Amino acid sequence: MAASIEDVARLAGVSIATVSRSLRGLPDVATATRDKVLAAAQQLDYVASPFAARLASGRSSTFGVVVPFVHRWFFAEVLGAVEGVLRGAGYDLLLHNLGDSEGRERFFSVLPVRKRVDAVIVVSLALTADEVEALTSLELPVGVVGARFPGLSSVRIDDVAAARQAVDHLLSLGHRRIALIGGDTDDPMRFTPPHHRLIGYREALNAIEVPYDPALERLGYFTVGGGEAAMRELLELAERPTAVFAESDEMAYGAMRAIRRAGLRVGHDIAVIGFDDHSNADLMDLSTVRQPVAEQGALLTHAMLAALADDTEPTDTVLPTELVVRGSTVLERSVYKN
Amino acid sequence: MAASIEDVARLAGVSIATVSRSLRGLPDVATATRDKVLAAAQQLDYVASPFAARLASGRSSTFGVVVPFVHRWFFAEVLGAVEGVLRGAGYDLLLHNLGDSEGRERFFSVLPVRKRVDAVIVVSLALTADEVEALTSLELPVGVVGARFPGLSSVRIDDVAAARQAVDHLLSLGHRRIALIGGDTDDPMRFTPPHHRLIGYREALNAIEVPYDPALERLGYFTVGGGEAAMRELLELAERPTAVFAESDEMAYGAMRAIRRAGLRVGHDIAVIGFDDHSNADLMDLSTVRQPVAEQGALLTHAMLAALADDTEPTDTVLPTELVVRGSTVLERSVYKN
DNA sequence: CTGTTAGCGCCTTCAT
DNA sequence: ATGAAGGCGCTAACAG
Repeated sequence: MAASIEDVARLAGVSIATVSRSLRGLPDVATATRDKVLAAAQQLDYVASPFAARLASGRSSTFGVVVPFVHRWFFAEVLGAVEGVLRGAGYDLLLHNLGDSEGRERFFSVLPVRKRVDAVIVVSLALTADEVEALTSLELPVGVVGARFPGLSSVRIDDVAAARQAVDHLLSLGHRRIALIGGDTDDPMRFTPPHHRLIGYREALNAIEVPYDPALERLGYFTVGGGEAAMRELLELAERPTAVFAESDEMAYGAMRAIRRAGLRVGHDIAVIGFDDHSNADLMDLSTVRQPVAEQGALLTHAMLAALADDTEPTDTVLPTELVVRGSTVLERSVYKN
Repeated sequence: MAASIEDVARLAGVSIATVSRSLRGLPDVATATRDKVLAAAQQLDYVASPFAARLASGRSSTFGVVVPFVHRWFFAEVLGAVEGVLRGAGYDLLLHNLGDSEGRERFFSVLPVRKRVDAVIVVSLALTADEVEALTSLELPVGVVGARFPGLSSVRIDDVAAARQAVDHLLSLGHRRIALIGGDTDDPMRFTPPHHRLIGYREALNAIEVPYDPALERLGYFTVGGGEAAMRELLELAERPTAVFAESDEMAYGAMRAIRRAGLRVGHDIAVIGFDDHSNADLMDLSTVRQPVAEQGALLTHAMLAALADDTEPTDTVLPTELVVRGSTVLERSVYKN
């Protein structure tokens, strides 16, 4: 059997209370005593039972982290950053991957994090009022990456402004017939970004009085295949768009393929800009709006740890995005158009 | 405060032992009694404290899952599958993302899963003898995805055979000067695949007595950039390769870009085949050897759950791979070569 | 079929 | 600065 706190106490010749205090670095322990205890613990290869500690203290030193799909780039990237910060702070990470809307419902009705975490981090879900309420009922610090909700901490970007950055770029290149390939704003998994990026797109057009054409707004469902299908439809329009803004790089990849398969050249015949600066965007020579992904996760995690320590109010942080121009929105376009 | 088992017992008019039995679905409880208890529990919105249960029972209903980098496609994909199976079985998942070799060392020396999990799943690390020993010292079922070690359960593919599938395909198209872009077999994170895929590559050449040329074996470090750099070097050789086998699709993407940037055509001037059937391989029109990724994770998790239930011997399962031919290894190559 | 009673291993007052 | 002792909330014999 593994050593228990009593074994350590016996070997060090002190009480278990002193062992507990020494090992946790609490004050009011004589240095000599602490050293004796540390030596004994090391000799016995002692590790405290987290369950006993948690039961006795009421603290779990664990975060619950909820993601819609671990295997998608954005969520995996955020998760990695969150994990790193938690590990550094001595916290465990309990992963909850929703997977689909059924998994989502189960999570919010069962709330499997109950009685087992000190805080919860939710990544990029547009929570319903009921869901926010469910999370609030936990009476724990709750943080969100990628969206803001009353009463919850958050770190995010300004999706509306970022979408405008993208569309403004296309406008500045002279494009006026600009299509949108977006996410479903009625998606059962309800991400916030589609909604805001659509608004940004329309605002940008509106700002210089380019009338917006519903026929140019298509759904790409945040997948490569979806982006490709949407682009195919756009290419069949009587009056084809000269540029496309895709709400994610992955959809943009699909759009680029559709363009190439139609015998047209990306950037020359049709400009394409994406969103994210996904790890392959550079490879694909895709212009995009970069959002700091890992940073959002790390920053929120730090904020949550601070909240746990100081019992402070929820915070909301908005991080900047950055236009990244690559070959898919080349300037020489006019050369080929004329 | 949240309700405890005593509150439920009081409301149902039974002892806490009966509540425990009823809620866990143990036998020897009268149906009427069980119903009373369930009703009381529901009314109080009762959830058992996992820490108390774990302390008392000695079981944690938790798996530790170790991945080198969550944010990389393969690991994220496996993780998602593992999570799904565990969730379905009522298990929690404690995530450990190593990140770098420092994180790796820390994990294996500290073993932060001690006293908190029932089993450990390690994804695709070539463990050293010391590391296997450290895991074994936990005296828990340990499983590995993507490699095999004595005493540990595993689900994996045959990397040697899969690499041969890829190279045989190139050989069958008439290629004889075939380069390799591989992972570092001395990588501090020590994945097994590079080693085996290199062997498969050499075996395939050997089988038809094509002499293997060390100048054609380059390191791509499993990144797009690494693959591109490796390909650039290969293109500068006096006697250029006519085909390339990359040990991962991501490296193949980089190689394809290098080929295009050199003004050559992928598939026509130089054939490229990757490995994995990464989610973008279809998009890139890249031929590859598909390995079942999520399946490996799910299968191993089921095996581990079974091992926990039956206390059976470690198992080893090898899943098949499949050649997927796309445009990057087109047959019409000869048309252009002649 | 149900209740009683020890623990599980640690944290945390409260004394000293 | 240290020790004694009572929980934390549940499980698991053991009785009955």
